Amino acid sequence: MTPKASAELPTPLARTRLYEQVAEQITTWIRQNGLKTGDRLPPERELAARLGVSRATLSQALVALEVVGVVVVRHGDGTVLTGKLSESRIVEAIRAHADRMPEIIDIRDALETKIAALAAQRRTEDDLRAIDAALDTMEAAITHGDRGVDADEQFHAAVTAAAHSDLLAQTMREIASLVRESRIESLSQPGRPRNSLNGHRAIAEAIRAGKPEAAADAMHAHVEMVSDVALLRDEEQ
Amino acid sequence: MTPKASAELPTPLARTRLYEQVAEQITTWIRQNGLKTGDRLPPERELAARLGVSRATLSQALVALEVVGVVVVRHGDGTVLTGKLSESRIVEAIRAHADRMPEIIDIRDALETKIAALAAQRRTEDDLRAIDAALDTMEAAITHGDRGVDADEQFHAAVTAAAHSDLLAQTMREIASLVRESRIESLSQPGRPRNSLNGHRAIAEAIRAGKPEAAADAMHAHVEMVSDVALLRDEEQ
DNA sequence: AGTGGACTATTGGCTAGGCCACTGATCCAT
DNA sequence: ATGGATCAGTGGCCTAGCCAATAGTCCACT
Repeated sequence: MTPKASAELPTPLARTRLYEQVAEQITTWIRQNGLKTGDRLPPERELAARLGVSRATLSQALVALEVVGVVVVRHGDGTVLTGKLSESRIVEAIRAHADRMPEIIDIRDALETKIAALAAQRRTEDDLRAIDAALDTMEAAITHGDRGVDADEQFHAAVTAAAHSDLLAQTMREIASLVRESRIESLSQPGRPRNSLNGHRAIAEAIRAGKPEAAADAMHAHVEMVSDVALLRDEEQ
Repeated sequence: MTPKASAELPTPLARTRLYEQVAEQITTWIRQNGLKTGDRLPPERELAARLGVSRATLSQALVALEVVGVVVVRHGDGTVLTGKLSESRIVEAIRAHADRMPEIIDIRDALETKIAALAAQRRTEDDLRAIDAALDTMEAAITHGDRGVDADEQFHAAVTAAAHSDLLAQTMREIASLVRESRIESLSQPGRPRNSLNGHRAIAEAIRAGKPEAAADAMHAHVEMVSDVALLRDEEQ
């Protein structure tokens, strides 16, 4: 095998299925024409022809849109729009990120505050070592001018592990991908990594000291800081 | 058109599309056979034959499952399961253990405390009405000597809805089955239903008053009460 | 040995064309 | 007016088939 260099080849080539493209075209079309709830899509035969795909493929696209809740297909009647799309045509642009950001902050605050408190009660020596290691990693990353995204993740993972609750840990894993997005955005703010590291230090201290409430407060403050960054980012757009 | 009177006829008859039934059958089949992440579904041709539907219909079902995130279909390779099914990995992780009650309490405390706080900030009039309705239902249930398990669930669901956070709501749904079990055990304690109702009233009051911290405290106290019962139960065993 | 190409079986992607079932409107007989 | 029949339009689903991607195997060439 070639020694290396394959690390950052373009992309694994995003293969999209035809129905996905079709669904995308349809939603775009809906938006462009300003269709509202209750409006109808053209008949399948016509729409399929216009899009240059078979009825079967169009049907798949409609199934996808139906599952997502954008349309409802009625036998013998037609395909009508639900409110799912037309509602937020304005917010559309921000959708992917800003939309979810507040919710991510909410759930992080809920879970991680509790996790910090539990960690302060249950942490073992090994847990503390892992937390310290994460702090060191982040310190090093920042010194090298890195944002320290991985180190940040590592720290929170270490704290989560220290809470010794499978349920909480599993739940954190479930939302990990969402959290990661917000993490990246937050740490991309100038000066944030350093700020974040200080927050981590405070949390670690409280956990080491075995003070649940202090740990919870520190974590809460930390998450709120991230929140501020996120909102700030929104305003910039 | 017929003038009226059709207002409360049984049901408009739930017409299900074939692909929905097929998707349902597949998920059921997955669960029954205990398939896990990474396992493969049979080839489309075979599966379609076995289910007695055409490949096109099966394909629609797979699109639906793909959109929901249960499977990922790979051209030329096959259809493989993702973790989305299996009753949510969260629940799965915990069922293995015997003493899961404490963990359930932990996560409920984390989530519901936050939810109560958010509900106090965001509740609408409709939310308050739903909460009141749940209180009334529980009152009635207790008066009739019932434990009020459903009403209890209804109350917490109403509060969750009032928090207006899809992510938190979804997470609560994920652990719903676990919470339900603990709920039943808790409410089976003599005098508990009444006690629980009082807790609910305090929570509802704080939410209506728009006091996030008070709501959080009330919820925390409520969850802790459940916790006591649970521990008590554990000792009995 | 190891590399790389060709081949092949398997599996999904998509199309074409067709028949059936449902819906709603129209029209007619009562 | 009411109720039934009819009909055009629309989605539901099927059959049959070819195309395209994948992964494994084998073999020739280095």
